Parts: sequence; C-alpha cells; structure tokens
Amino acid sequence: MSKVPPVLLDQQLCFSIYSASKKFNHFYQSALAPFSLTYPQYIAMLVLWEDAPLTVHQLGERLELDSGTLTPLLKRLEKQGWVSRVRSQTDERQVLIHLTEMATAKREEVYARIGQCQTLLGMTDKEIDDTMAELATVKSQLDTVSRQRLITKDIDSDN
Amino acid sequence: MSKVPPVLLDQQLCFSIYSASKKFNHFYQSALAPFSLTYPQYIAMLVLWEDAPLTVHQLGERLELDSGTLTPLLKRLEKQGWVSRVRSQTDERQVLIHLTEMATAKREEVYARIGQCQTLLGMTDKEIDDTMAELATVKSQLDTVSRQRLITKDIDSDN
DNA sequence: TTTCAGAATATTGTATACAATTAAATTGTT
DNA sequence: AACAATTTAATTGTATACAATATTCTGAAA
Repeated sequence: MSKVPPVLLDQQLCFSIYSASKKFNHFYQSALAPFSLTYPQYIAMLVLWEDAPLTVHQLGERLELDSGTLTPLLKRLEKQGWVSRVRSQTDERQVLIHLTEMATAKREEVYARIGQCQTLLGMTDKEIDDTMAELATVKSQLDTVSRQRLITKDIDSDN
Repeated sequence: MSKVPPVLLDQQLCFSIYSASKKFNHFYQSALAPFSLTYPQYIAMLVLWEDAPLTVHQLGERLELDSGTLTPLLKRLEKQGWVSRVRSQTDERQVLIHLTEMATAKREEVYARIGQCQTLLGMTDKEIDDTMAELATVKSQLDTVSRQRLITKDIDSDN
C-alpha cells in the first residue's frame, strides 16, 4: 500500500554536511601539514590555547569528544611535543593537559596560518555567520529530537 | 611583531560543520538501529537503491569515498545480507555491487523511516534548501582552493 | 605479441569516533 | 569510619576515513 517518496542522496542535508565536513578536514589537514597536526588535533590545540590547562573531561565537553577518542589523541600530541599530561594532585582521577613551551611559541604561527585559510575561503563574515546560524538551528533540533527518547517503531504503521 | 587575532573554536565554521555532521550521524544511526545500518552504510544503500548495480568506483564517486573505506564497508553489508559483490565478467578488475532481495524488500521501510526523521527535524523545505545552498558554496570554495596547489608557506611572511 | 602505462580493487598502516566496560579515586550517606 | 554511588580516565572492540602500496587486469603502443 504505502507509496513512500524516494530518498535521493543529493537532496539529503545530512550528506551535504557530511561531505562538507570531510572537505574541511582535508583543507585544514593540508594547511596544517607544516605543523604535523591532524584536524582533530588542531581543534584540541585551539581549545587549549584558549584555556589551558584543562582536564580531559573539560576538553571533551568543548570538543564533544569522550576519553575514548581523546586519550589516544592526547598521547599523540604529547609524543609530538605539544602538550604534557599530568595527573592532578588535588583529584587523582583527573589528568590535566598543559601546553608545552613549543605549543605556546607556535601559537601565533598557527593562528596566522588559519587566518590565511579563512581568507582563501573567501567568504564574508556575514556569509559565515549566516551559515553557522543555520547549522545551529539544525544542531539544536537534532539535540532536541535525540533527547526526546527517539522515534518509536510504531510511527511506521501506515500499512 | 605580528599580532594575529586569536582563533576561537566557537567561531569556526569548520567546527560548526564537524559538530553538526557528528550529530546527524548519531541521529540516523539510532533511527536506523532497527535495520542495523551505520550512517555510512545507510548512504551507500541510498545510492544503490537509486542505481544498483554499481561498481565500487562508481559508488565511491557518489559517496566521495575510496576503496580503502568502501571495500570493508561493503563486505560488512554483504555479511548482513544487504548486497552481493560480484566480479564483473566483462572487466575482471571491477566488482559490481548488487542489491539482495532483502535490500529491495526493505527499501520502502527505510524510506519511510527517513521520512519520519525529516519530519522530526522540523525544518521547512526552504530552510533545508537554503542551508544546502550555503554548504554548496563552502564546498565549492574548498574544492577550488584545494585544486589551486594550496597555500604556500611564504604567505606567512609578515615577520 | 610483448610490453607497459593506466585503471580498479584490495591491503596496510595510522588516526579518528564512540559504545561499553574497567579501574581508580572521590563524595555522600549513614 | 564504612561503603555505595558517582566521577574520571583508560581500555577494548567495532567501524569509518584516507594515504600509500600492492595486485590484477585492460588496452594501447611498439
């Protein structure tokens, strides 16, 4: 009975976003190649440059990543000399992520590189703000829906 | 000398997109849990429902994924009964991905589920179109820039 | 036809992601 | 103090991504 409309990949907002996300990844990954930073490593550094030291948990809240992702990522950043991981004295459950001197020294250089990337992108501040505003709408919808004990099977019943 | 403006995570379009992409992933992943499809598996099925059979290469062009990602993904889809992978008779380099009967049978059911997801998202067609249009702009910029033999180190020189 | 450049897929290695579990430390309650 | 509940990181297992390489096959040129 039920004749449901076809779902075309090219009309899916999710794929649009998925694809854009991957392209941005590559873009920054190559722009940051001189620093040997992957994109997730780069955004971790951004947060740390804003606010270090931070616990793994605090960093994870900003990046929306959990320790399963962050622990190995931070170990790699440590091995490459960007951060140090230090057990907190006051609460031994926590690990504090500190910037190294190298990280502090390279901050401006990375900022400058990112500035160039933004220039290359060639979007006006307004275009960027508008796009981010639309994405914020999408994200808040997704959060709301996810929180609402998602879709129950029985909505399907048009058979 | 050079005082470069700080780079704040929350003002980065890339992070906005990265974050939205992950949320969409979870959203569809849970919506499609009854079918045991991950998000990348789901978009692969979408393309196949449009056009099967397709070679790995053709599928990869639509999804912007290479064989390094697709080969194992398709093996998992095969194991779960969604597709069959068949060496082409006419060109033995190629592997044709066919839909199984189960996949054909479940198509409408999945389409219906996605329809519900779109309803839950609560965005108008116009909002979705507008957002996708803005993302298309971003993506074409990223493509252009990437194609242009990317950023040379010397642009940095403001020291 | 032999050879060889190019094409298609698979494989290897590295790095995310994230659910689920574990382990250790802390807090709250009695 | 004792101990259950919670919190924080780390670990385990599965699934993407993607660069780089290997393998096999095809088609074109010599």
